[in-house]
Amino acid sequence: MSASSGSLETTVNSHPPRPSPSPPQTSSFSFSNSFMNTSFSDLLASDVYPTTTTTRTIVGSRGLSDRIAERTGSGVPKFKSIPPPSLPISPPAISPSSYFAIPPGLSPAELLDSPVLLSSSNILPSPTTGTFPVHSFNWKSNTNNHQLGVKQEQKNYSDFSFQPQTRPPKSSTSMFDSQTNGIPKEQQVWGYQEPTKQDGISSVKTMVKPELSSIQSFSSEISAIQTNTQSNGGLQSDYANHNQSSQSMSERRRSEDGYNWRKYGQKQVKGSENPRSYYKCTYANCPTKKKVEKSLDGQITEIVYKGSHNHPKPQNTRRSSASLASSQAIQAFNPSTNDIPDQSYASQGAGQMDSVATPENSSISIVGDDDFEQSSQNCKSGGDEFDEDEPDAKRWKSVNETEGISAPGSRTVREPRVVVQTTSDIDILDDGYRWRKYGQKVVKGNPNPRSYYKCTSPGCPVRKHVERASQDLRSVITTYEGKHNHDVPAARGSGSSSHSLNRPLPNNPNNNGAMAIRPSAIPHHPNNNMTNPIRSLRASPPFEGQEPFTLEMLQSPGSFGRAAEFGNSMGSYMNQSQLSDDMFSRAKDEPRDDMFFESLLC
DNA sequence: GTGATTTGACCTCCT
DNA sequence: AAGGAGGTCAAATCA
Repeated sequence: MSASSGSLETTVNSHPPRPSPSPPQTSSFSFSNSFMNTSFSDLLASDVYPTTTTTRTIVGSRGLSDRIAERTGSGVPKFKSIPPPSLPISPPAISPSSYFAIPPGLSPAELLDSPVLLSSSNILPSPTTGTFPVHSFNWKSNTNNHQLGVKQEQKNYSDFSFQPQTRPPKSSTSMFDSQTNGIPKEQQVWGYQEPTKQDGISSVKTMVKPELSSIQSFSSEISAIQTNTQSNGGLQSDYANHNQSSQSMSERRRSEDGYNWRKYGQKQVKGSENPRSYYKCTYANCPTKKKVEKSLDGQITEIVYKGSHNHPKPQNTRRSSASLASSQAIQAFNPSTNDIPDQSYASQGAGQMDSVATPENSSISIVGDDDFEQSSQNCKSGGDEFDEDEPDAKRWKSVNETEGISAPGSRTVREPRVVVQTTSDIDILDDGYRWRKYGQKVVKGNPNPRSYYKCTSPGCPVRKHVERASQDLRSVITTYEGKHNHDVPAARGSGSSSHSLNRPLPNNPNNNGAMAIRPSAIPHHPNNNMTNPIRSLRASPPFEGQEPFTLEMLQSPGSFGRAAEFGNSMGSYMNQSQLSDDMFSRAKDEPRDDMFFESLLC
């Protein structure tokens, strides 16, 4: 599709298009009743964006943000599906109460940073509401993981789980002990911001297509790389070096995500100087594919996964030195097992079936055009805002992702544009921009509510909506519309100084660090807050400047929801007053949206 | 000789 | 209905 400003991009757990990635920043954050409701922009340190590429950015001498910024001028909207890899979900046998127990020395913020996985698909929080059973929390990985997973593409993110039991409480820094690169722990932490994914990888799709405003998806590879680079000073060149010099052919064949891929095509995509390569999983009958865009200098700028692996990750965990370098970060995520982080961090033990997501799991949620229209009409007052979305929505097709992928030689079946990511995908929530929720509704064909958000930047037409796949609760579909006509907003009230401590190389343009998320309260309709068990919260001051809040956590609806719930449970940590202030102040700005929102509630 | 990558052509979808 | 764009195929090429 042409990149026209009106096109929508749909990514699952993908980040919204944004010029620059946001590094993890702040410890403060707020929870909104719906995971999407909360804007993380606040969390993000303003300075971060400008100077550093988002974690999503994978590697590259230039940060994505830079590239994105270059392209910002033209944002072409288009759909981009980022399917998350399948991730295994390991249900924690931990009592709910245990989830909330905060280990000594571990701040709530840290906990939040850590990746959260749903133990079971059934427990997935609503993408829109962020609500979910408390017991679903599996505190296993630490915050860093999240960062890695920005886009695990797919499902990998869901893998993140916290398991307090298996993992002794550690301070954020201690968490990275397993990974020692001689890098300051703090830096390491940041490096890990990017979640990874899938197996190992966090695939983050970080990228965003500048022109499109795209979506950012993190590939595990990217995240791993990023992590590595960040930890090492955030030099993207590191990655390139690894890639180019260290890996043998076979080694290269296996990407950091732990799966084996075969390249089956490459082409120049319009609007981007970067060639796009197409890869298929070499495993027999595995429908998983991925698209990788690399800059001219060989840096990965974007990775998009499609489909879910229907098989365990190759057991050979041995990696080339180059791979190891990039994967170290990942390993750090799962110190207890020493396994390469897989899609599912929950899974432990060698040869685990990573979270291989079965096709079913990766099913795509489909939104029927008609449905969308119908629903829009049903609640009419909402009016125009939905109308605008409608055209795009029509483009959505409901397709089983697995089915959607045509078998070799078969072209009859097209791949669905919308890819479902499992909860492992954490990049859903935070894209660094500030979003204001202006509506929510249930569309036909999917019992899960779809929340609608609008960029709060004046004059910015970008909107997004998020919903959990009806068939796969672990999957969340985030669709972006439009392109940001501005840079990523600086985090409000965030002490840049505090960020500087946590963020690696904040001023380094090359820094691709994972975005730190600083959740900010998004203005919600008062009613919404009232009805939703999970309230928007803004991180209390004490948290600011503390451990970075990983984006991944927040990004994935599930993660966010969990985080939100977590935060909720930890009421003492939350400063609701701030939140409410923020909310109302913003609400004032756009009454129309509020009205719309109300109409949606009808 | 095997397997992966390259690359032009083809197919399908969207505008 | 036509053109454009993205995605895939498959022969050629490379390692």
